[in-house]
This record gives sequence, structure tokens and C-alpha cells, in this order.
Amino acid sequence: MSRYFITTPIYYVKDAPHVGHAYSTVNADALARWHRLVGDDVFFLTGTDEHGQKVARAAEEQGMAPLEWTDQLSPRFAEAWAGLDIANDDFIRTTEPRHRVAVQQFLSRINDNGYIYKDTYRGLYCVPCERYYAADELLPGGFCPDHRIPLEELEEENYFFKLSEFQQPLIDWYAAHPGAVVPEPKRNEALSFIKGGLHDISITRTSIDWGVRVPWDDAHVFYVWYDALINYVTAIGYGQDQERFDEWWPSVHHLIGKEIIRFHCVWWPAMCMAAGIDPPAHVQVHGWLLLGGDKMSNSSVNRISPAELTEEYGVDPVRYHLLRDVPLGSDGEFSAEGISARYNADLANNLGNLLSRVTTVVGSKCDGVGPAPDPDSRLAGVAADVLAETTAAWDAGAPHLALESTWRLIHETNAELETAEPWKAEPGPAVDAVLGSALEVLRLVAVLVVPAMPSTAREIWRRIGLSGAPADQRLPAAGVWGGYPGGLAVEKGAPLFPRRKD
RNA sequence: GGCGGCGUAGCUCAGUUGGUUAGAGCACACGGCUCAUAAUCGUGGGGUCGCCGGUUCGAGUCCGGCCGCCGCUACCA
Repeated sequence: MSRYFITTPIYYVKDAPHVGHAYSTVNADALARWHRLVGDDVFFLTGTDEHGQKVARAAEEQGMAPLEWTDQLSPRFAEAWAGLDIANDDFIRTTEPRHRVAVQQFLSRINDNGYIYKDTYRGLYCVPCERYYAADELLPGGFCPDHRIPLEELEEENYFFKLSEFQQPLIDWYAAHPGAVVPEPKRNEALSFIKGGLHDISITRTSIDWGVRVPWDDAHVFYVWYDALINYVTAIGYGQDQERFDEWWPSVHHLIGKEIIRFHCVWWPAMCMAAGIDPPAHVQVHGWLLLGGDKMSNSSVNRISPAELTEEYGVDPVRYHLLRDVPLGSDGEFSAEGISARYNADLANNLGNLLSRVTTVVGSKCDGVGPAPDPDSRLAGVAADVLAETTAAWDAGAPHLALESTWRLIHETNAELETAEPWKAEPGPAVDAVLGSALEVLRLVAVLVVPAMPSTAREIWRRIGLSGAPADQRLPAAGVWGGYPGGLAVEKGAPLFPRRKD
């Protein structure tokens, strides 16, 4: 049995969960579910990032202690994921004691290894932005690009991480691990950044105390990014359960958005090297959901909550749309028209209608008892091809291709029914063979759509009379043609996906 | 400015190392069917493959130039 450790970014609690967060999380969930289906030992991690100045400031405005404040915010993410049928194995909060311990151990290790030193950071600071700007980011005259105000030169005593020492080691590591970051253009982006020269970065702050305390110097807390990245190893027992840690690291799959490439593909692997562990084996970078051409992001007004969408379209259709219409790696347009069109074409017309017509004809020609499939059906070959393609697509991190392939099987089955016309024939072996094969396809489809639409998979499974749950099936064994036993009561239910009129 | 990517049917995109009439899905039109959620099945229309030039027997696929769009070029998460 192989292990599959997949992570989402941990989401900054300052913002409400939106569809952009959901996109990452649903993709990670689908990949996790696929790997469970093929029998891998899966650990799927998500969570919330809760330290930093912005959170502290917001809490203060609410008249609350920071932890009291994030105790209210973090569950909103957990609830959003529950509402999308996300089956994460752990939900980490950076405010948990286990994380504080891990961060302190991880960074103490880096410190012990000689990669941290104390120095003064000097930079141009924008107070409203709460951040430093590099000189070439500024408007002419030295103004903040957002606020158009002059910046203050500030100095702060910080601990620095010797990132500069990892330029060559990172270049060498990426050369030895060409598939570590996908898709390739993103890998090149990370690499060109590294090759452009790395300088040391400050990793602690004294101006705030909402963070993980630096164990060797009480006046400092770690800068929020430095604490956040470490969540990935906290959750698998870093510094607390060495055996468990060794089982899961470094063969992790980090799923991230393209805006945080630098942190995951430069800082994080360097930190790992400095701490004496291997860098993460896989980083898969995805694009953004665009709404009318604009990024759906934390700050913009165009955010949509996952709950609004699932209320309108249903949980599985939202999951399906996110997985099917936005290939991992490129940006995708998210629109009501898009999701509606996909819903009607793929879910209502193809899949839902196939289930309806098959269960109806089984009712009229077989007294509602599903017959066994035809071992020599043309569909057996199609199913074998589709299983191979679907498997290859998930392995390649391409859910949209996996689903596209599965829908080819649905299409071929609809076509097969047109040819055989069992509704015209007298009951008998010929009709049984056709309908049994169609039921077998529905069984296979139920298994193959588990990663994308877990509830739908269960419902199809139940209606064609099978017991247990499709998620408990194991591929490739369950994908072999002929698994539908026949002799089961088939239920003609209400349409699985009622056609939408918009 | 530097580095990188993109521009193929109305829409979203696929197009291996250059090779017969450039593909898919959706949308559209026509035909079949009527078991099914007016669903389904089949057929078809539709593309100067951003522009110009070059290499080649032959280029969407290689080379040069141009136009348009986008990303990265470090301390916001």
C-alpha cells in the first residue's frame, strides 16, 4: 500500500471562505478520494492560518483577544468544507499547541544549524498596507502604489534566515527533481526567481506579539509565513512523533494557487533543507477562478460564498463544475451560465437521464429486477479504455480529463441503447443483456465519480440495488467488467439532476 | 527594461519528434427515435490555425520580425 499525503494551503482567517478557497479544497478532496479508491493510505490536510498583524488588528477592532477572534473565524472554514462534502483527515489551526511546539522545534533546528542570525531590517513601510515595499514597486516619488502616500523608512531588529545560502542547493535539487513543481511553466517561474539571486529574509517581528514566540528570544515572534508553512509537517508529527513523520514525509503533494509559488517553491524547500529534512516532493500549482475576467480573491467584491452556490445548484454539481471546467494549472472563468450549461448537458441530460431511462425500462421489461450484464458487450471494451484513461488522468493531476473520459462511457451507453432499443423488444435474454450492461455501466460510473460527486455516486449505487457504498470499492478490481451481479431490485426514482430552465 | 507564456471553429479548448481533406465538447441546423428529465442517437454547417516574411517537397507545428494579451521580476496572506 502506498501513502498519499495531500495538502491545501491553510487559509488566512481574516477573509470569509469564498469559491476560490473552495476550488483548491474541492480539488484536493477529489484527489484524496481518488487515492482512497485505489487503496492508498491517504492523509488529507487543510486548515487555517491565524497569526499575523492583520488578524491581531481585526481582533482589536472587535474588542476581542486574537484567539477569541480566530476561534470564531476558523470554524467558518470547517463549516464551508463540511457543506461541500470535503472529507479531510485533519484540520489544523496554527494557534494550536501542537503547531507552536512544531514551529519552535523546526526553527530551533534551523537556528542550531547556523542559518539564522540577528540583524536590522530597514525598509520603506506603508502603515495602511502594513507591509514593506521594495524600491521598484513604488510609484514615482516614492509613493505607495495602493495608497499613493509617502512611505516611512523604518528599522526593525529581526532575525534573518540565510536564504541566500540555498540558491545553489535549490537549483541542484530542482535539476535532480524535474517533476517537483507542475505544471512546468510554474516550475520555471520558481527556478528563474531562484536563479535571479536570493537574499536573506527577515523571519521575526517585534512590533506585534500575535504569533509563535521565538524560543531563544522572548521579544520576537515568528513572521506569519514562517509559522504557516510549517503546518504541513506539524500535522504529521514533526518533532513529536518521529516515526509517523518519517512515514509521510517528504512524499507530500502540496496543492497551491499560483500566487503563493514563491513561498512553497523557494522559501519552504529552503527551510526544509536548513532544518535537515528533504524538500516537499510535489507541488501542484493551480490557476485562479475568474469572475468576469477578474480574480476571485480575498479583497475584491466579487467573492461568492460556497454556500450560496450549493444552495442554488447542489453540492455535487458545484464540485463537478469546479473539477470539470477549470483544468488544474490554468485560470478558468466562473459564471452562472457556465455552471448551468454544464449542469444540464453533463448531469441532467447525460448522466441523470441515462439512469432514468435504464431504471424505467428495467421496470417495464424486467419487472424491476436488474439483469446481469453481457460479458461480450461492446461497452466492456469502452469501459476498460475509460478506466485506464481515468486512472491516468487522476495520476497526472487532471480531474477534468478524468471526468471527460468517464462521460465518454456514459455517451457510448446512451448510443448503445439507441441501437438496441430494448423498450421495443419482448422481454427475454436479448433485452436482459442490454439492460444488464447498462446497469453495469452505471455501477462503474458510480465508482468513477466518487471523487467528484460522492453523494451522487451513493445514490446511483443504491438505486441499481447494490448494497454497501461505492467509495468502499477498490480499483482496479472494482472496475472490471461484470461486477454487477443481476437479480437486484432496481428503483426508478425522481430525476437525479432536474433540468434547469435558466 | 529582463525572463517566460499565450493568441486554433460563436464559446471553452486538444493538436506528439513538421506530412494525407486541422480535431473534441458546448451552442446551432437538419434527420431518426419516443424508454428517458422536450432528454437521447446520427448527420451537417462553420476556422485566412494573430499578422508578415523565411527554411522545407511539405508548417498550426521550425526560424526571424511585428501586433495584441498575460505572468514573474522578494518580505500582504
